[in-house]
Amino acid sequence: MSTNGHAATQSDIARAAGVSRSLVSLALSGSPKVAADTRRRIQEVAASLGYRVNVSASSLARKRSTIIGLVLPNLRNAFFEQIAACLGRATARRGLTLFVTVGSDQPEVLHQAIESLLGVRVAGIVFVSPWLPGEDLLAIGEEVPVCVIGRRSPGGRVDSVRVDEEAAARLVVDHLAALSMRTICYIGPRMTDEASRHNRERSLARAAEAAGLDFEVRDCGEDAGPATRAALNEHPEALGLVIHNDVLAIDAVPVLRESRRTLGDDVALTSYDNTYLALREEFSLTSVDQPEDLLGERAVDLLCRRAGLSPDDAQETDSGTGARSVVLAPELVTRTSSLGR
Amino acid sequence: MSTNGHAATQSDIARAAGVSRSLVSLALSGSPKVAADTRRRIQEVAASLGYRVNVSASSLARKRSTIIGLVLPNLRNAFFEQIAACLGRATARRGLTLFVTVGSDQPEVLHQAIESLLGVRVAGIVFVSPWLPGEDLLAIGEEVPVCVIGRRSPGGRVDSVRVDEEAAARLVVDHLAALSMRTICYIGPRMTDEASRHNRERSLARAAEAAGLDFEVRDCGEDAGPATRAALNEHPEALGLVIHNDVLAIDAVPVLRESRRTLGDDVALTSYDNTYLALREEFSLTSVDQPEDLLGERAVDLLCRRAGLSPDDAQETDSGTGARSVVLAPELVTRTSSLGR
DNA sequence: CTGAAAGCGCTTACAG
DNA sequence: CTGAAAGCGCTTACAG
Repeated sequence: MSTNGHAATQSDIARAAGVSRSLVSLALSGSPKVAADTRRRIQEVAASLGYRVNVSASSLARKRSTIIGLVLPNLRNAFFEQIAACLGRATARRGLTLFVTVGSDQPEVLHQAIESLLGVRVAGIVFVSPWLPGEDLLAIGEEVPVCVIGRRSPGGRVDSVRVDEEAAARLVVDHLAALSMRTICYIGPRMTDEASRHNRERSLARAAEAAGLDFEVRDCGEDAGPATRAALNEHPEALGLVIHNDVLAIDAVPVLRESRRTLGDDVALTSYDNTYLALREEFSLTSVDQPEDLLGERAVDLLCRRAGLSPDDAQETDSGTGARSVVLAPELVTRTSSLGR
Repeated sequence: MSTNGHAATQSDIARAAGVSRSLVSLALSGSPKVAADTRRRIQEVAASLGYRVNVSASSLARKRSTIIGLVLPNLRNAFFEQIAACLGRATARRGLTLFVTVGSDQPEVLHQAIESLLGVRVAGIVFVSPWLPGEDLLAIGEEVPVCVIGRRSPGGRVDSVRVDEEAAARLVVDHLAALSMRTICYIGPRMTDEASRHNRERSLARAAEAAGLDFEVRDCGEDAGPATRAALNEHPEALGLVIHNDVLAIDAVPVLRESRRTLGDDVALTSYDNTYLALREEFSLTSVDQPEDLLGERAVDLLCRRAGLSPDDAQETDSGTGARSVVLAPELVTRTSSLGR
């Protein structure tokens, strides 16, 4: 493709097409001020030269980036993959590019990743279930549009999109109550994901109380097996297990199996996220579904408005506005783990 | 932080410090041509202004990017997370930034992601186990330094870093042979990951032959359970199961359990990748470990040489050179799944 | 409809 | 050790 030394530039195109550089720029960016056939000729030359716009130069000149940063806490949860995919689609649809940096439990690594994002002057950052302290989010929100998914807004300029945790808890608890469970036992991760964990725990506690069920909590580490075993031992019957997410819940399945208790009768298992793990024949988990598509769509929406990247009819930028929150309704998908076979 | 409207620039610093813009640039980039206290003063002013270099502008001016793109096939395998983390460290160590784009099974999405990377003029791209046709990789390799991990180089300028698949197969087969298994059954994914699958299959076949064992192959979809069940039914004893990776192998564990055959005696299970799943108490899989740290380190190494980003003593760029390959030794970590309890 | 010119933020020879 | 100047690739008023 490249005729000479390196990647073709607009100057190369201009020279080859015998027009000015500015005309090339206008034609390529689809400005209506360029004659149709002029544009076509320029586009052909560009294509023949293997031209590809230099995004850095472009955003430098137009003082507006088209890159959105996504910060995931880790890759150990299929939910994150789905969210990433949905965000990828939502951004692509708007001509934006999504770059993901994989967070870490180590604060230094995370901050380094965020620095990188700020360094390239991204148009905005979306954080999925960040364990960052609220103040950190607030501070970042002062520098660049920020939206958190799956967590409450800490205020400031930080927008939030999440599922209604209270509603989810009611769905779960009511389902288990309808199955005649007497006790709800929530098993959540000890260290990671503090914020979401506490939130979930509180909501479940409230829902259990409202439904007149006993409620207890157990911690687990990377493996939810031991905690599950302990819960089963202590509650000989009618136990409704609620595990923080699918990834952890699959540890409980073999334990349940070996306990030889009657699934759907004296014990039922539910979890959150409804990822591909929940679908697997061997697991078949009842799980709270989060509408990733919508979550992603709304997150990008909020970001764009704040960044002034909205559809052109947008009268003004929202950049000055305070935090906005979008709360979506969850859905419970019931499967073998709570219904027996 | 920001005094006026927006993010501080070097001009702001120059003005505030009463020096020229070029001096600011030199001081900030740590040039030795700047007096120590001048530099310090400038750095202080920069810090007080909350200055952060504009990476786009910087790489535009120096005609050299510090961003490395990583293309993962998906996020459904913990191995990918580990590789991403290792690459993140390897790049950070060199002052480079890693941006990952999550591939997809849909070619359009993948190509779009690659376009984005090329659009920001990344210094190089590393692909992990890409399912892309060799020609596509070759073509991308003509535009930018490329390194593939976990796959043979297609030639051209595409470098490769991978584990010795033949050696891995021998480790697995010899281990199973030592346990007196008579048949090796390899279960691999049907659609995805073609290249790596065929490679693995062939290597195992050869190793089995060398060891004088029977060898057979079974396909599976997203769930390796059914294929495992079929294999168990057809081979009443001394069956050595080799599953393509940990993610799939965990499906086999419950099947094995329900088959009630004697683990480590008449059936043994091994897999690849040795991720956190293999460690889980409930699974405890014997698995082939890939040295992610080394893989990542070497990949970044190759990329930097090709991009002319090597340590300053580097005499020349390797950009013109043909494909290089680094082949690393795998290791087999034995656990319950092949040893019984 | 088209071109000349200035500028985005930063870097890098080149003179002092 | 420091500054003036040109340029990276692109965009955008501003004149024609």
